[in-house]
Amino acid sequence: MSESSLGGCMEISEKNQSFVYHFGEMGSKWGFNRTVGQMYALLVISENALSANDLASALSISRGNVSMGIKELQSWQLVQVKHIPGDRKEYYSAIGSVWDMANTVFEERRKREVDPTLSVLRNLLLEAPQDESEVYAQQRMQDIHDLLEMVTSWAAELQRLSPEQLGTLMKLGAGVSKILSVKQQLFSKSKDQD
Amino acid sequence: MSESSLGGCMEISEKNQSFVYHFGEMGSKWGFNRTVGQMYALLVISENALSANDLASALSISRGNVSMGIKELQSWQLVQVKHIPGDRKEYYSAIGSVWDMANTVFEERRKREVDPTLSVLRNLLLEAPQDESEVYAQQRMQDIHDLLEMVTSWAAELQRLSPEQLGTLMKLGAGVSKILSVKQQLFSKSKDQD
DNA sequence: ACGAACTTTCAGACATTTCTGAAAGTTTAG
DNA sequence: CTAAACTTTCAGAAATGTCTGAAAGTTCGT
Repeated sequence: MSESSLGGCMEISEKNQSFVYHFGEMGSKWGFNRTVGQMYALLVISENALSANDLASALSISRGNVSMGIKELQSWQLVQVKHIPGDRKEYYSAIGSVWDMANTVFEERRKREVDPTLSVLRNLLLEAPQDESEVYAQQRMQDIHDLLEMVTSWAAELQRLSPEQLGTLMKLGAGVSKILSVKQQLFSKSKDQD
Repeated sequence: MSESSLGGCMEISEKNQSFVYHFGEMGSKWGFNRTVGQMYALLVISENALSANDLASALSISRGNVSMGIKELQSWQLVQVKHIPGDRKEYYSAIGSVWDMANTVFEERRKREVDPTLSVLRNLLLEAPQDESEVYAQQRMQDIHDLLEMVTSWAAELQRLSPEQLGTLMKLGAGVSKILSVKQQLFSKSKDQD
């Protein structure tokens, strides 16, 4: 049994402390609450998996709170459970690389925020406008719908690229517009077919 | 004076109602609260600028609440004030196209969420790690830092493109990886210079 | 089947955010 | 300057969100 799994100690260095706190604040702007953000931050910077008690004592929060937080993080697919042979506790650690995390967070946010919005918009756009003001309103809704669809499919596309390709694309930076014009020249014959 | 500016009436059609409500809920996940989201949604789908009283009566919220909400939307640079000659009231309308809105929201969120995080990370990365566990922690922080910087500069790049170029890029979809490989062939001599 | 070691749940305490409405502030016309 | 027509502010009420800790649930070894 690791000594850190007994309640009340499990300290974090001052530096890691401020990282964890900052991500607590940020996390609360990203769909989960402060303590969930802190738990995740702590898991990310911890090389070894931590038990629920470790988390509770490191962050000075209740055991119950940790349990709810873990559940939330699991629903975001951000943590995994590990079992250590001969130890009955569950140990948690952050899933994957930073790229994987970013992917997961974007994916989840899309599912939770963009998809329902698209669905609402599609329903509203199916019905014919009843009067002048609804014509204008529907145009704006159509704009938003088109934008969201475009961004969604583009994001799906990016997720299909390998991390290396993504890196290349991103490092391209200012080069994007050059590439675009090259593309136009190469494929200009197919310009009206999307 | 428009008839809709007298308190208590200013109704929205059922369809627009559900758009406005949905965006209220969504808005609250995007950094502003429910009523601010509703106010913005209503402004977006309204062809004519609305007075504060119009907003209050359409959404059944207090006049004071509208005042605060408008202030918030202005800090996000999402609404503009219009004056109608011979009318002392202020009228508000949503700024720009849907693309502009999306740009603005991303930009603001970057300023409020990503930039402070980058700054915290940079400070933490300046100091040398004190022990084994801090070495690992700093590596993770470095990963996050690099990712955020890359995404930030890429986003800045995208903002510099014209809406048409953006459209081309997005419609490219599955073609991105092909273009990337073409690019590699064309410019492979400059591969380690970014 | 029992108890030890753990995890989950949830009612209610506590904390934070949002909203209202009355009062104070501002601007303009006369 | 004054009154009318508006806007802003802000104290406290209402609503919402979070956390704790005790109790209930689960799992495993014997």
